[in-house]
Amino acid sequence: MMNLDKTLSAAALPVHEIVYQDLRALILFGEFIPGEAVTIQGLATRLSAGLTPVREAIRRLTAEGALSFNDNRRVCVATLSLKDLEDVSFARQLLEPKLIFMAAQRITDQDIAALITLDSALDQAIFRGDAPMYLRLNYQFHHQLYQLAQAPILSALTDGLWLRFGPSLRIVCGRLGTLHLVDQHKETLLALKAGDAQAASDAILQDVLQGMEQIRLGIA
Amino acid sequence: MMNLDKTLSAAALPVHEIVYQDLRALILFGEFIPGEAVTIQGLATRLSAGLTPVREAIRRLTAEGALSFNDNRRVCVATLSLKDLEDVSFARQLLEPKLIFMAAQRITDQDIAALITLDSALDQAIFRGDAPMYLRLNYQFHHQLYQLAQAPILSALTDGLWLRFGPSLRIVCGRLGTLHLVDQHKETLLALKAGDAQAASDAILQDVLQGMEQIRLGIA
DNA sequence: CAATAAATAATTTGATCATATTCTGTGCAA
DNA sequence: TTGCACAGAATATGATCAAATTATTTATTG
Repeated sequence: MMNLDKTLSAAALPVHEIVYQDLRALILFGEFIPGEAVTIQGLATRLSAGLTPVREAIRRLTAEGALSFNDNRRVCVATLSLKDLEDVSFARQLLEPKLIFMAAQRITDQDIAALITLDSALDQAIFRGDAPMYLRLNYQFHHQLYQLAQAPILSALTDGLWLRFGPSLRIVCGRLGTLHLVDQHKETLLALKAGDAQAASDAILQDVLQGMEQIRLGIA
Repeated sequence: MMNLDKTLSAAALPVHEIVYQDLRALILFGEFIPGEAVTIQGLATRLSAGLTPVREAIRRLTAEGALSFNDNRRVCVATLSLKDLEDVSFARQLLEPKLIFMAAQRITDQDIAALITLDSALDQAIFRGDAPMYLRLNYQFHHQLYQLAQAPILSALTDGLWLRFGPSLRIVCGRLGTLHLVDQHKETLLALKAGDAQAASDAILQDVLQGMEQIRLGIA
């Protein structure tokens, strides 16, 4: 018999890949508490998967720093100390402007239009106080730009940093209602439209600094 | 019955951890050709392990960019294009001086003595034309410094970059006999002894640039 | 008949799971 | 405190199935 999944969906991904993506999203958008224990069995049940695929996904995310493998062989969600956050912040400040500079040199009007749509949805999520959606859209905004940079390795590095502070975003969520963010995305978009790579790069740096500061306030 | 390994060795690491370390070393020190196919069963046989631990190790190294997961679900050693190398080089230039700057502020005389010993062994390896040993010691020299920086996240990022160009080192090996390297480690060590963090940082930057250039020549 | 293409069989490899084993921490008893 | 048993969890293996690649055979065509 024919495999329906393969004809309907794009590719019929392996279970370990699906589990990875699901678990990644859970971590990335603050569904886990920093330090929270993660059991293989528990995840297998929660995500309706076998032990081996879950195991593989856990190893990947451990390699990326999202989970930590303890001496007792137990796995938990990584915690982010203030010192750690400084390091993440340092790395983002170096990498992200570079990526956006590169992206700005390749971006098309169509890409910009898509980003504007995304940013509008983001504004609405903030207005509605929809924290989970805000987190997803904010990540997507940055992620899109990384991809436009056409620099797989730098993108992977930068993308990976989000996993480090993902669990700490839970705190930001709580404060979302009281946030009065000056949206740096607008500045970025203006610079991109003007074709000014340096300005776009500078604007993103401000956004990064602001984002990191939010988290610093949260975990301090 | 009592587990002898546990009493004799320090920790009795899980097989998946051992396989990871072994495979990592193979990749890091040019034992694989870039693009070479890597099979789960092949590794299991080669490293005398079961399929599951090998699978886990492969996922970790894939997450770190050392291996690549193809559409056919097969795994191969990642290749490094010139563009990729530029990105790796860029990241190393940003991260490594920072790490060494931090390390310089914490380093003890004992640490310096250990590094000098390491560097001497490295010189001898070059003199003997012992390429595999040279690769190992050179990595160890840098790795030691990363650890002294006490910045786990930045260290992990920088350490991970070595996996990206590891397979390409095979080419550098072949040229080792004809290399007339000005050893930047000496400069670094002098700066560390003098307690001059900035100078140490600058010296390492030169070392990074030189190392990356060697690889560029190799894969060009 | 030779050469190429198509179909099919054989082999390799990956994915997943069920099961047995080992490890870790905890509570209980001496 | 020390030793021991037990429960929960991780570890590891091998079996089984599915997918993909390679090899082989067959068919077709010039």
